[in-house]
Amino acid sequence: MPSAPRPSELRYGIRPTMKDVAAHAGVGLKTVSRVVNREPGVTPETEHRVQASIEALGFRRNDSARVLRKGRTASIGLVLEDLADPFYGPLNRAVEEVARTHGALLINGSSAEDPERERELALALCARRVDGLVVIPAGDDHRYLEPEIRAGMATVFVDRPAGRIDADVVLSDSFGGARAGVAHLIAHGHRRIGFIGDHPHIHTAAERLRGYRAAMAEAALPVAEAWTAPGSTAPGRVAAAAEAMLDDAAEPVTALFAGNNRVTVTLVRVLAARTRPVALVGFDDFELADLLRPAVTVVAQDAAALGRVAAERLFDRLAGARPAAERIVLPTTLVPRGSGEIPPAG
Amino acid sequence: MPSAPRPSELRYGIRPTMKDVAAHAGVGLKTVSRVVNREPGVTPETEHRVQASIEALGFRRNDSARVLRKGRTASIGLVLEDLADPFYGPLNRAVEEVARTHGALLINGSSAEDPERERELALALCARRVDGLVVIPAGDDHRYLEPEIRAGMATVFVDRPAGRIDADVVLSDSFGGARAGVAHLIAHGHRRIGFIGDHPHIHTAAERLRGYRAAMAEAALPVAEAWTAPGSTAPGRVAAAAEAMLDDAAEPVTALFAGNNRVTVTLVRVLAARTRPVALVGFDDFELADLLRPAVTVVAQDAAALGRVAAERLFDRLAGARPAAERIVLPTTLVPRGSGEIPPAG
DNA sequence: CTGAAAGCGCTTACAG
DNA sequence: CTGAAAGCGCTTACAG
Repeated sequence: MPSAPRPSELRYGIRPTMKDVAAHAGVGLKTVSRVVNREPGVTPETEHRVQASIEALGFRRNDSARVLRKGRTASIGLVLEDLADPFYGPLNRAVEEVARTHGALLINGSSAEDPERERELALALCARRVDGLVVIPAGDDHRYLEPEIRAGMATVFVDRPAGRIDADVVLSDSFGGARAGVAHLIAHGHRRIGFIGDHPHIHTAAERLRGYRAAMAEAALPVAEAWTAPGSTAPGRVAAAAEAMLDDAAEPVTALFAGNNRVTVTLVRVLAARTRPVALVGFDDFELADLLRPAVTVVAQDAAALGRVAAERLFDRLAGARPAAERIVLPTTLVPRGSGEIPPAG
Repeated sequence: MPSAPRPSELRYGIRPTMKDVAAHAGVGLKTVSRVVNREPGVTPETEHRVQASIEALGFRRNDSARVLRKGRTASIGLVLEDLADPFYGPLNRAVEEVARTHGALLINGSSAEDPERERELALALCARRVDGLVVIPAGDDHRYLEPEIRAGMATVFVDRPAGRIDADVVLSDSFGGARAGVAHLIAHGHRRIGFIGDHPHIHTAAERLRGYRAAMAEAALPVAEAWTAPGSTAPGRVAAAAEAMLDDAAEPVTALFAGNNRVTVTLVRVLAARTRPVALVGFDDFELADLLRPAVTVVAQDAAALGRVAAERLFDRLAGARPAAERIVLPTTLVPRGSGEIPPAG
């Protein structure tokens, strides 16, 4: 720990610069720069003198200026949907860790699912000249980023594909995961299975619905119109959809597949209030799923891997790699815990 | 949406500058600056010509350079313990929202509970010249920030107090919350209550233990040595401590108070494996606490308010306010859900 | 209404 | 081994 600077030399609210240090030490600006950056070619004596001045004045290099000259900001931007959403926590952290190993800081922000806000944020990050951008898309038209990408902004999309532009994207296997989850229910004897998911204009939601249909088709099971309910994940909408499927007089479903974790949680609440047991498999894992009764069977995605792979791809590009834009799909894992193994009632 | 720039004028990987725009439009640099910043004193005709050049070249102002000249970076730093911890999600988001209303970006990172890493991150943010710093402390000695604060870096600590320096801090009422939670158990007839919390060198953990002792003392209840188990929150340690208290031959506890949400979750698992019902109150709310059986009674903190108040304090200082460093304590809320209202067995 | 010059705090490219 | 000059891309302060 350096000795505390003599108060007489410190001025409140004023930052000493390299120029100040140079004057204080009686050396040239460049010599201070050499010492600060541990460049060779400074006698130990000079170095010591400069170091003393640095401490006396409380100097800390202004990386913001450094970065302007160097051309790289050693920071990357991450646009996510909601900083407070537990699903994105591990993804966020994984991106941060990769950035850290590359000496870069992370600037991030929430789009709040608003395409316009996503655009503003992403462009603000471009204006700051972050070295690269990781985007979890809220909108479905990313042509606004084309000039930036052409100007050299490395960009990788995660969780959902980019819209109307050609760019790297890292996704979970929504189709395969949903298909496996629904096949699991079929394997446990269900023939009437309901699907409740997010708005179908969201890519992942559409893929999961497609996975549901594929599993049903592969088992030669018909799908009644009333069994699929894509739409808002608002609890009221989800609960009403579930009740309708479960209480249908002619063809009540005996099992439900939830398109994401918010839907799953709502369905757990709905089912807890009912007497007849209903099987449930949800897309996305969530904390404490194993502590519920029954414990909830899920199709788990690896959110941390999503972030890690995306960030690594970004830094590969920053290091000069110029592969064609690619779609990287990560596998999901079915985690049987109880709710998905309940046999059909009756 | 602006028309796409003519490809011939765009150069891959090269950013046009104001100088380029000025040359293209046949005007001076300052005129471009005026148009970009919407400053008055430009004829509509000139403005139009400049705007056309901006679009033709795909110019976007380099805010990184702007910021160097302006002196403020319009960004704030947030050092938290773990970007992936659900508890910090709402805090993170709240800080972001406040920053957003002030036109600032958020740079954040995890200390991973490592004081050295906290220090590196905080100082890296200072070197970037963020306008201010919000820190969730990992260490207990923050004197390393003294020169920065003296140089004008606005700094606010959250969730835990700063160590050995005088600075603003925003805290939840750990003492009062724990006292209320334990008093709640006492009110439901318990006389032998166990406390399992985090390491006592963590300020919040110590305060919660103090709250436990205060509630017991106020009810004139003795506290056996074996009933308090501060230490690691590792599930093994916590489970062992709980088993020991519950199985004590002479004075088994009939209720447990958990010092934070990680402890609570472990205790839920321990209690689920037992037959005799045991009352439980946990510090910190967590998702799905109401869906467990019994639903878990908690002392809830308002993590979003913690972040909001801290960030607002920071921006007040950035706006010129110079109040003395203050400790702001936010109230907690007891949320009875079932587990805390179980009467003593026998 | 418009623009040339200086400067923000560094690094780069050179010269001694 | 050391340092003066130019420049990164803007804004500020000023002059016309």
